[in-house]
Order: sequence, then structure tokens, then C-alpha cells
Amino acid sequence: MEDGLYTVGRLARLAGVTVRTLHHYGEIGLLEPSERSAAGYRLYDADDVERLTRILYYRDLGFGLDDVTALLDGDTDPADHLRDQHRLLSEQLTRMQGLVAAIERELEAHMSGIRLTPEEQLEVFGESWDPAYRDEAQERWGETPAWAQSQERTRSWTKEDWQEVKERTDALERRLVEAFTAGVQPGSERADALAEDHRAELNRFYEADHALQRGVVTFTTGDERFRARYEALAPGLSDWIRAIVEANADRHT
Amino acid sequence: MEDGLYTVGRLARLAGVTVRTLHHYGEIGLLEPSERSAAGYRLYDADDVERLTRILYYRDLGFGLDDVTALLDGDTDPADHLRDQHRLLSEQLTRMQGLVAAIERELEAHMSGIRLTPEEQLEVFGESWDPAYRDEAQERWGETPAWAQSQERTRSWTKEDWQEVKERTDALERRLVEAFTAGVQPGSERADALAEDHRAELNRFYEADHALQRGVVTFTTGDERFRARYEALAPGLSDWIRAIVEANADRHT
DNA sequence: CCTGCAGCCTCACGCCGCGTGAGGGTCAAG
DNA sequence: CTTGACCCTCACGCGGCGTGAGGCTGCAGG
Repeated sequence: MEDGLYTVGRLARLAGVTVRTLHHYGEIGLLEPSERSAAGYRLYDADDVERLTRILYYRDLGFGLDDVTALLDGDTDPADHLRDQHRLLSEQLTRMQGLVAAIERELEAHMSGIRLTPEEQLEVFGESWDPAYRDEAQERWGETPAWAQSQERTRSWTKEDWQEVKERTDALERRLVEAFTAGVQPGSERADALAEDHRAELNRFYEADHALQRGVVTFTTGDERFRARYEALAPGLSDWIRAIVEANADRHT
Repeated sequence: MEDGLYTVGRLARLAGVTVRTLHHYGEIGLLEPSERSAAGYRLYDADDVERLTRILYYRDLGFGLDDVTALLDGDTDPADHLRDQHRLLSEQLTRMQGLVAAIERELEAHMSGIRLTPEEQLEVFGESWDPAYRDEAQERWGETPAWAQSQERTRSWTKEDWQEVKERTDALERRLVEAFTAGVQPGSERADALAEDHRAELNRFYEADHALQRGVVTFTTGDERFRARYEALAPGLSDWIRAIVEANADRHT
């Protein structure tokens, strides 16, 4: 074989592409070998090698092969091509940044144990649901065994599971309001039963003994937003809930 | 048609996809209609609609349809999928940022009239080449006819053309140094000839009369970096070049 | 010369996620 | 019945190759 000429395999190795790629470039007229041996072997000369270098350069900039042909053989200003490509890639970049951010948010949701899309969360919990609650709770309780338990248990909950949780919590709230407005006293049989129901709800998330329940209630009734929410249901409800939980806890410790 | 069931077109419009897409999802088993009418029409129920919402959500996060199937029907933790996808997209993002930067550099090179890749520029001009020179020149001369001419002429120059320019410029510099160190006086026949050679080199870029040449030399010899470069060749060379150019210009104006 | 191995040839289907018709049946309203 | 919107299956195409199959070529060694 003549010196200075490359067979397809040799050129492929030199340029870091496959034989198939060179075949393909020949087929579409992008890079045709300057010669063929008597056996039909493709033979590429130095100019071919130079051209392939340019082809790969532009290809690697993201241009389609049609565009590479136009760049090398067309009479339009390459700067036009480059500007178009820049705009196209910039848009893709922006889109991809959005995707990465979306996945990060989704990963966060999974880490926090809720497998619902934001739309689903809104659907289940309504407008009052604020993801910030969970962030705060994690910040406060994140190192506790209870938190870990909660994460483990809610991991596999579906939308329906969460729907059920909400319904039970709503029902409990209604019963609490009812008893409160009926004048039920902390420490009474009925009050204690409600406090136990409240603890049972917590137990869906983690093992809650009376001491832990007391801690949780102290926290929620001391929090401005939780208080505001309970007070909206019935003025004084917040403190009353705390009182019945504490009275019941006293009886069990 | 029964209420609560969707035909393919209706669902496609609702979900913002094409009929073909739904056909395709049926073919690959990703979303099969729960029913078919007597005429063979696809009929999708509410669960199908729900499933399509999830499919599109993950598809839009960049997952391939195989992966979407695994996410919806597999038993692995979706968080694993999300982490894989996050890594993959992050890598693509990094690569794309590199591409955008490369195109911007290439655009810069084109705006400055040099059609060489950065590698080629380094090869031709060596380590002393600083693209900032051209930026400054453009800032100073960019509104002049000479600059426009220069851009027009150099537009189609190849690597070989630039190589030749550099060689001729180097040769001229060597002759200038030689004459200067030999004590050739400004205004002499030999000095004038060299000044004309200098102007001929400028003429490769634009029409340079003696007045313009005087202006250019005034600029270059007044510039710290140009001076330093000439002084490194021979102390006093910078002022001497200015003197021979001015003497020659005086003779021609 | 034969054999074996590396390299080459053309042909051709496949990938991924659809886009785009062709040819023809279905449904409902006028 | 006609008409127009909607539906069906079939199938080729897109971009840039990957991956064989079947067979020829070149060269070194026995």
C-alpha cells in the first residue's frame, strides 16, 4: 500500500471513530475517499484526513452532519451557522437546567417520604398544605428515631394512603371540636379517650408514647401557624387539646 | 360513547400529545387502552388517564420509555432511578456548557476575522499571540474603512495564508533590525525602501497610504506592549521605525 | 501452494420515539 | 344517502450510526 494513503481502519483508529462512521460519511457524500484500490479498498489521502478533522470538530460542536456539509462546502458565512447553533444549544442548556432542578425537587420529595407529585400533594392536602412544614419538622426532629421511623413507614404510602390519613385526621379534628364546644373537661373519661385517639394517629407515623405525644403537642400548640389553624376551628381549642393530652399523659406516667 | 371513557383523539388533546404517541405507547405495552369498542376504537378509562399523566411526567424528566415502564411497574425504588437520571443529566449539562463555551470562542474568532481554531491559531502565531490585541484594535479602529477592508480581505484566508503573513512579517522585522543595527539613517534610500516594505505589508490588509501608515506606526510605537516587543529585538528599534516611516511619509505628502 | 489471520467489501436490519402518509372503516348530523 | 370528523392498521422515514452476515484480499508462515 502506498505511503501517505490510509485505509479505512487505519484512518478510523487515527481519528478515533469507527469504520462504520467513515462508511456512513462516504455514503452521504460528506467525506469520500480520494482513491480506491484495485480490490475496492477505500484510500484516504492527506486532504481527506484534514477534512475529517474539520468534520469531527464541527460535529463535536453539536452540528448535524447536514450542517457540517454546509459549513465546509457552502458559501454562507460560518458565523451564521455558529450563531444559530449557539442559540439552539443555549436553549437546550436552559431546558436541561430546568430538568436537573426538577429531578432534584423530586428527589427531595422522595427523601422526605412523600411520593406524590406536587400536583398530587395539592390535590390531597388542599391549599393549606405547605411543604415548608416538613422542612421545619425535619430541621427540628430530623435526628430523632421517631423521624427515621416516620420516613421508613411513609416511604411506600400511595396517594390513597395519604388520602386516608387526611380523612382520619380531619375526622379526629371534628370530634375534638365537638367535645371542646360541648364543654368536655380535660382529665375526664371522654377527654382521655380523645387524647388516645390523637396518640393513635401519631402512631401511624412512629411509636409515640405519652411522653412523646406531650412533646409533640407542646410543639404544635406553641407554633403560630398551628395555633392559628386550631383557633380558626374554635377559639381556645389549641390550649384545650394540650390540656387533655397532658392530663391523659399524667395518668399514664 | 360511554361517559368516562376517552377515545384516542380526545385523550391526545387532553394530554397534549399526538394520537401516534398513544398508538406507540400501546405497541410497547406502556399504556394499553382498558377497552376497545366494537369497531376497534381504543377506549381509555380514568386509570389510563392517571397512568398517562405519570408517564408524561417522567418522560418530561428525560427518562427513556423503558425507564418509565420500570419506574411505574418495577419494584425498585424510584429514588434510585431519579439519582441515576440526575447524574446522567448533570453530565450532559456539563458537556453542553462546554459546547456553548466552545462555540462562543469560535464565534469570537470569526468576528475577529480569523477562521482558525484556537489550536490552529496557537500553531501559527505561537505563544505570543494574544486575542486581546485584536479586541483593542477593533475598539480603536472598528469604525474605520480600513478595518472593514481588513475584515473583508482576511475573511477567506486559510491557515496557510496566515502562515505566509507571519513569515513575511517576521522577515521584515529581521530586515528592520539589521538595518537599524547597521546604522541606517531615517530618510536614506534604504530606510525609505524599508518603510515602503512596511507599508506593503499593511496593504495586504487594507489600502494604506502614507498618512495612514504614519497613524498606525504612531499608535503601535506608542503602545507599551508593541514597544516592549520591538525593544526586545533591539533597543531603540521602536523609535527608529517610527522615524523612517515619518521621513518617508514626508517625502510623499 | 495452502492455511490462517487480519482487514476489507457490500448488504441490511435495528435502535429510539415518534412523524407522516396510504387505504379504508365508523359515527353522527343534515 | 352524503359528508366530515374520527378511528383503524400498515409501513416507510428520520439521524447517526451499531451490529452482523457472507464473502473477497493481502500477507506471512509452513
